[in-house]
Amino acid sequence: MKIATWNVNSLRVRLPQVLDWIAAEQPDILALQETKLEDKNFPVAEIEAAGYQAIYSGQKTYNGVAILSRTAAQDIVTDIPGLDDHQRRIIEATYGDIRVLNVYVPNGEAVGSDKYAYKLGWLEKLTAYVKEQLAAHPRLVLLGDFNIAPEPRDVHDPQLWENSVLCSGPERAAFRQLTGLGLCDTFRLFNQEESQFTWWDYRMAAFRRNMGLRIDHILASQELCGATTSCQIDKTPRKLERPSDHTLVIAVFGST
DNA sequence: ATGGTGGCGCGGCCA
Repeated sequence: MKIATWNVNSLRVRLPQVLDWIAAEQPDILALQETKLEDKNFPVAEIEAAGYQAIYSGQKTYNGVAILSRTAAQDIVTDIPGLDDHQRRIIEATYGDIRVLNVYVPNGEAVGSDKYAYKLGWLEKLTAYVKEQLAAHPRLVLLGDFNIAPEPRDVHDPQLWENSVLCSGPERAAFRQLTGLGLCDTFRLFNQEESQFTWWDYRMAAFRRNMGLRIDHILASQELCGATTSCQIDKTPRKLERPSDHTLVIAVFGST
């Protein structure tokens, strides 16, 4: 089972890149964030012509998540129970015997801002929900744009970013709360290097200078953790003309 | 350098 995540920063703009990528890589599942599309405008025909099915929860201008898949989605959820949130940030479904939860965690803007408080509250609700989901679904993948660089080695300049949004203590503590439920960071099962990033600011030629952060993640439940055969960052789409500011993470899970 | 770039949508917000 090959599962990938990609914050596309507008599916309307990035659709040709998405179609090219799935044709080349043939994933079983591709989780998308920041589709920025209302559901009535989702490019269903193009996705189906490529041999994929789609589920989606979108809104105009901001946010929006989707999952493309080879097989049909079952038991679809688009809201965290008990969280009254009009922002479209989660979509979850079962594919075969794997539960997939795709998240677009709030950015948080700046430490101490209203959006930062919203982010921490949102993560608390997510964590409680993931705990429930893990109990019900031992084979769970939680993936997406977490907007958190878990450790200093996930940041191009840890001192510059220290205590900034995406790197602050409370955000990293929230990430540890999630992994503490029994989820592994699949990328770190295989790669312990510094300077392995998934997002680079559009400004200041950040990609060319590799000034990035690792904020997109694929977390797996203990049962799947042992079945993970690879997890890699695919930087090729970030090199294209008119790229998203994020690139893909791809994990492969074998049978257990 | 308190900027810079990109998406949405056409002014200002968000990342």
